[in-house]
Amino acid sequence: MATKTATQRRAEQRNAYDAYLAACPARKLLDRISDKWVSLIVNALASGSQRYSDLSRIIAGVSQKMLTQTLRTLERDGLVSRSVTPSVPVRVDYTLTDLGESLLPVMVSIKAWAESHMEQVLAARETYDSIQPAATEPSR
Amino acid sequence: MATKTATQRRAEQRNAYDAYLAACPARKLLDRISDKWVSLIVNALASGSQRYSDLSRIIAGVSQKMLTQTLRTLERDGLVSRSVTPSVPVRVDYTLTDLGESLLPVMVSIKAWAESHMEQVLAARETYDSIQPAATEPSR
DNA sequence: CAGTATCCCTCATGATACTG
DNA sequence: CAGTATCATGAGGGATACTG
Repeated sequence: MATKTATQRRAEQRNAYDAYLAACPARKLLDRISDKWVSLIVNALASGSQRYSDLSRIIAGVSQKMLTQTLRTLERDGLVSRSVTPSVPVRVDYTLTDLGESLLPVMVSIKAWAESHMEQVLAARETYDSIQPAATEPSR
Repeated sequence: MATKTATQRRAEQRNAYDAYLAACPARKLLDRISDKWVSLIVNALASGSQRYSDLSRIIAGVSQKMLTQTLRTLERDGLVSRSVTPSVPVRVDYTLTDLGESLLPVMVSIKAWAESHMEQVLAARETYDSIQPAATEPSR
């Protein structure tokens, strides 16, 4: 038992790989924009700044927690800016920064692929499911 | 008690919005490619087909379960093809389909943004953290 | 209005063990 | 070699309640 167990070795590999991934810029970005709320918020702000309450109305399904939390990380990353107007009831506006706006073309390219190829994906999925009915999804 | 509670109304909004999102191609795509293993596998296959065991070696940290599961969904979506060679020990190769390859430019555009802007994001993050030290992360 | 703080619970992932 | 099946866990997200 002097040698490491397979489990230990795998754990080490995992850690090493995780470290590698943590250093990869593309992965970091993907981790961000893949967030459900991030993409929705960026989209909502694409046409101009919005107030907190407007955002929560536009993005109908979001909880206060997630909206605030997501806006915070976006602000922290310099993608949106937050401006407070200390009127009687406070007013807070969120706007895309230049950095945030530079992200829009990327979103567009994703959207473009989706709109031109997603049908093929759906078709492939149906074919696959019709051939192997019980494989992935029983019957539903 | 005739009127719906705020909770109920929010739940309805959530459902309606979820349904709306479920129909959005761009979101579906994002849900796919944002998957940690999806992007890694697509990348590993970008340069050519690979065997199952090769993939598990290249993508060092992946568990058998996730590798298999991810490959299945990719196959189901028509993004990779799976070919079995019934030799003595079975041999299975995975390759990007044309559809899968068409995804590469999108990945590239994501990677490009990441490589040219991620530094700014990191810088913004540090600034933010130095101004509000105890806000998001205590001290670490 | 624009949050913060708390509890709670689900679901995705990983470890483990077994197979054609 | 290339999987499948089962179980355990923990972290993300929602509901709820409170505040400047």
